[in-house]
Amino acid sequence: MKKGHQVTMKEIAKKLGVSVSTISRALKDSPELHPETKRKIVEMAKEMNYQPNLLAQSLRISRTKTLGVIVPEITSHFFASCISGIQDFATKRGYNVMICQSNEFIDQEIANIRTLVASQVDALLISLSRETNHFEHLFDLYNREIPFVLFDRVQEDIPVSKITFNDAGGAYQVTHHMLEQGCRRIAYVSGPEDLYISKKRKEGYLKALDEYGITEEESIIKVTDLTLEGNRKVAKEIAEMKPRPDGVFCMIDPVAVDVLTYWKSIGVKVPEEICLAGFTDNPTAAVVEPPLTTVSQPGYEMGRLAVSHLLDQLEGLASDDPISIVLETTLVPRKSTQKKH
Amino acid sequence: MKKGHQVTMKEIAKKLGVSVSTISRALKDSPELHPETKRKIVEMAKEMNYQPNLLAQSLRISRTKTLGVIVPEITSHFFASCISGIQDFATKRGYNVMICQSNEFIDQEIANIRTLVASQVDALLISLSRETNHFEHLFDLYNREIPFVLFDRVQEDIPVSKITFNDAGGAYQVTHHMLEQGCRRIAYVSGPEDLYISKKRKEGYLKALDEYGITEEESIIKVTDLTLEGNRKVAKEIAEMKPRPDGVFCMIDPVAVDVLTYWKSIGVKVPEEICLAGFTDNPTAAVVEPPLTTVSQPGYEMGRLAVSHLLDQLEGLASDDPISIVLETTLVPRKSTQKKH
DNA sequence: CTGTTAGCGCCTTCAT
DNA sequence: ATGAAGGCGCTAACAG
Repeated sequence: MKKGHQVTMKEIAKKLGVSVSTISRALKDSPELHPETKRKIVEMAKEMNYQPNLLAQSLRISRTKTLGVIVPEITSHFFASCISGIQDFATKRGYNVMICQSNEFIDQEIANIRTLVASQVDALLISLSRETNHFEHLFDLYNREIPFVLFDRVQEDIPVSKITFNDAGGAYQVTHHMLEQGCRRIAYVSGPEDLYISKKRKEGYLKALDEYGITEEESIIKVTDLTLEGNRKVAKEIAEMKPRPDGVFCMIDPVAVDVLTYWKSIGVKVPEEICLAGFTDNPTAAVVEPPLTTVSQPGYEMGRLAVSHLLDQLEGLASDDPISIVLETTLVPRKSTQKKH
Repeated sequence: MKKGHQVTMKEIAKKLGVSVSTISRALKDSPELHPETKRKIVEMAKEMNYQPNLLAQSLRISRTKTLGVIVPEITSHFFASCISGIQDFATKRGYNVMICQSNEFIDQEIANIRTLVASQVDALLISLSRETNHFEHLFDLYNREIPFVLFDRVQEDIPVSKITFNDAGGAYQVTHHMLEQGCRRIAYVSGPEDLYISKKRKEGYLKALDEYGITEEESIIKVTDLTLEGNRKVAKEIAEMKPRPDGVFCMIDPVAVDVLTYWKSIGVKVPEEICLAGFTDNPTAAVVEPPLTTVSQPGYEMGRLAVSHLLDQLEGLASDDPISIVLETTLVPRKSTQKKH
């Protein structure tokens, strides 16, 4: 299939017997043009259905007004929300967006960066893959002075702006809430331990315990690989503990949902026998039975802030010095932690 | 913030004291080059971290190897899956993807098309907004010979390839299943009536009823505007009917979930008092209590097929004649329709 | 007020 | 085996 021909300025120029620059000027509404000529040109352009070729423009001015976005997974509701926020606000400021997913692989992340850079995006917004444990590709971007920001899944040592949630704070909120509900022995189900969020959420969890004079108990801090099997395995281990913890805080909602489902299948009652909480406030959290207590993270807002700050820097409205924006989370208490009535 | 300078062929040429054309040839591994020169150039390019400027290339060959995608909502799990499929397979064939969302507004859909076309995408994949009730913008694309396909939310009169699900078939499957479970008076909750899927799913619903010798009963075919309030209103109406239907088939899962939640709040028991089914197999459908019978639509697969066919046409591997690909859906029976044991 | 020229980065004749 | 020239579509500096 051949793509149909697009009308160019040259063609309008020929048809009207004027030079290409005149066309260019008319279409930019330059003041130094004879009004009549301008009128004719604009009219003809419309009639011929002229559309400027952004490619050519971009090549000339060495700016594409396009941003690259890399997320681990588009199908995650949270990242989809971020993208939505980025998209909406980029559009508002006249920027396009190219979106890539790393599928949680560092190799794809690197490949994505290559393509986006080759496509001459003006800047990047990146959320790191789960696998990303070395950062040459990011330092490389930095050294080549390609502006970028990190959001949600960040790496602290890279000197660029970062937009994150107060993960420790959120974990503190939810743990504190469970303690208030009467829990006294709360397990923590962590994701892979080198993940930023695993660490941060553990921090908040421990802080809340500490405030209640409860010391860390290593045997009830579990690690899952985030697969269904891994999550069920942890659920089983906790269910079989004697004595059993009276509450469980899972690092992310999907883990909590898997745990809940498994417990239901073996007859462990939530919240009567054990409280359960997650993190992120996925759509599923609200509809499981019992509804899951969790911590909401406004993804759309994160996207909005990330892109707004990036564009401010790009357009000189904000200083180039990297800043760190920390968004607060909100506790969403639901039935799964409701011990009192 | 200023973007760092990108190395160009010109610079390599200067450094090595050869012409730009030689660089170009070396980098394309042209055979008519002195091996030693070639080696030197490739080495230097690597050392200088040269990256070809896709923009310039595209301008030259009038092809960007970029596809535009327009979906109603990125945050919908189904569309996110489609995007994921499109993305993965476009990448495999060396194409980039620019994604836009219409947010279900026709104006944004039109604006998205404009931007993508201006950005010189080679082709488009479009899923129409809910609002889209006139189609000049699509006929315009067609007339300008810009290749595109429609997927999921399509318009039948436009002579381009379309990828859809067998919506009528899926609705038939689920209605038939409810009949087999013993339901004899099944209500249908439709979305806005001019939506393609509203119509198609009603078709399948009626066909299944017909096969059981049950005639259409207008009073139990309800229409919702798909908002929470609308869905609850319908749920209330059905709950208050005397006699009450013994089954309800909702056009999409979110409606069914809202209905279920409302019924729970007023003590209507599913499936004991009334069966309930949805359509799409959203993640939420599996985790509500009781788990929701639904029809699964493989979004990733739809994306894969859509982009593969489009690229086949684009690259002359498939005929330009529009075709219609219809994907079959799969019934996912769950507890919400389980009358027998 | 308008045309000519040059150049963004790349590639492809054509000439040597 | 290599260089020079021209052009993709557009804009901006310069020259009338």
